[in-house]
Amino acid sequence: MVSPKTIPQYRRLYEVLRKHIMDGVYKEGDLLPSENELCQLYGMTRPTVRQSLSSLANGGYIRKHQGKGSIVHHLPQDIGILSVSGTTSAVGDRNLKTKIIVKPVLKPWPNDFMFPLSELEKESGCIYMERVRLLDDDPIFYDISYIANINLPRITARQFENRSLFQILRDHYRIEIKGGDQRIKAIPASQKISRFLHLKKDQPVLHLERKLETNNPGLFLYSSIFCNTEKYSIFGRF
Amino acid sequence: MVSPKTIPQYRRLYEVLRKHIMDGVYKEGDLLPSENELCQLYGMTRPTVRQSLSSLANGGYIRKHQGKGSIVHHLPQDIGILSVSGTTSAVGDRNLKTKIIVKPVLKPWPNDFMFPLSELEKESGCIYMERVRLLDDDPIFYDISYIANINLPRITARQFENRSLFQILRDHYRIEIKGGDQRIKAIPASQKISRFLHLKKDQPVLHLERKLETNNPGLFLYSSIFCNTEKYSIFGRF
DNA sequence: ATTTTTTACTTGTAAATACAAGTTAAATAA
DNA sequence: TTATTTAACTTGTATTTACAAGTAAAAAAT
Repeated sequence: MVSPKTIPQYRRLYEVLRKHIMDGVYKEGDLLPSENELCQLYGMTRPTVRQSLSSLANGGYIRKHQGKGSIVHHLPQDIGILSVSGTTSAVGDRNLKTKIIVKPVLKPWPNDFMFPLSELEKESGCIYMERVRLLDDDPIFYDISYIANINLPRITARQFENRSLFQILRDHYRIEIKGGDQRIKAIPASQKISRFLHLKKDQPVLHLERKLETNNPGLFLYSSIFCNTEKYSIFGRF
Repeated sequence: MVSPKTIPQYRRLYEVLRKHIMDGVYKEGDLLPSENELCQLYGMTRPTVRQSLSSLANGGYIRKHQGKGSIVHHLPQDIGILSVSGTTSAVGDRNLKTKIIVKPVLKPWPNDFMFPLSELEKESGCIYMERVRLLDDDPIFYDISYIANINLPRITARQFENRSLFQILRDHYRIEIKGGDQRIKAIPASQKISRFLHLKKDQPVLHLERKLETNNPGLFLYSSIFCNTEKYSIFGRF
């Protein structure tokens, strides 16, 4: 395991406030403490506090209004980095389950992979897995993940049921997701996908192809996600 | 027209660099001038320069690497519809044409509108229009726009062909898009949509419901966009 | 020649300070 | 009472300074 890096102050405050928002300490529409108050409360200077608030605003947790303050915005329900919002009911973590369809296995990369790969990635082979994610026991996502087998000892032996892949990478390998790109399409459901997502064949599904960056340069996480959007929508901010 | 507001320095540099990247002055993989060099070139201090670069990184134009520099990233060439960050849209305007299907008209809001509306919005009625947007002469988007009729004199009389609605709002009313929320679904094409997008009925289309915020608090722009993703993907960053 | 160390870059984090500009409510004047 | 002005907040922009940490290439040692 890797040596623990010191976490920057602005990151710490970001995590604290984010958790408070997610836990309902600050509710939607609430005014966050002013920047100066946060400075006092957490013993930082305004630029540092502002960096935290910028990140929060960027992630859609708050809105900033000059002269007014920072207002808590709707709560994006995270599924990894993907956000989902139901039409009416708010979704909690407890309703989200993960079922493994293909256990993590080491194999060569597919030909014509959806993203270009580096030489190192190609040589290393990829760890492959397929999962279904259920929301309130409805299968919503079919998730095919690929990650280069670089410095990930024993990963295929780990327990993935009901745990986020992100969480495992973070806890055991200190790998954090920093951001990524995605392509989005609407496609007809294949036989396989329709079966797993309880849809009729050729019914529209959302298809996301994503390349996620990690704090380990050169190490990316790829996924191809099929999404049943009949009851839920994918939610985004920009 | 409204008095010209002074544009912040960091915004100016952001626009300059963004334009250079889009115009190919800096190509994919190129290293941008270092922060200190940019300070000298544009006569600003490093925090100001860093604010510009943060915005660029956030919009997916560059990647920053500690110790190395800022590297120009893959251009969100496809359709910058998910990354409206910045004052202008991220699409190369040359290939993008707009055809009006329903000219801007003032009418009451639909019942069961896709987003909740404020009282002021409801009273004001909405300006409604339908447009098809073509990329290389292929119809890709069917765009239904709604905007509350608040302080927008003569807007229904304006020329919308081949001009962005954003551009008109910006030039004539000094309204800028600051960000927004969206919901994404995959749905079967209706008769109407399939006709306009040259698709068969019930073929999958991407459906985006968006609420865009402006610099005028209380004024939002809503749109319902149907998107043919057979040839093009929607591209996004997070 | 090869490896190691140093050096000179790069971006990242953080403080202290100042003023501009938007918002709100209290104080004041009509 | 009502309207206006003022004052006290809020966030936005910008400068200056300092050091930490990552990268890459030159310099030195083997």
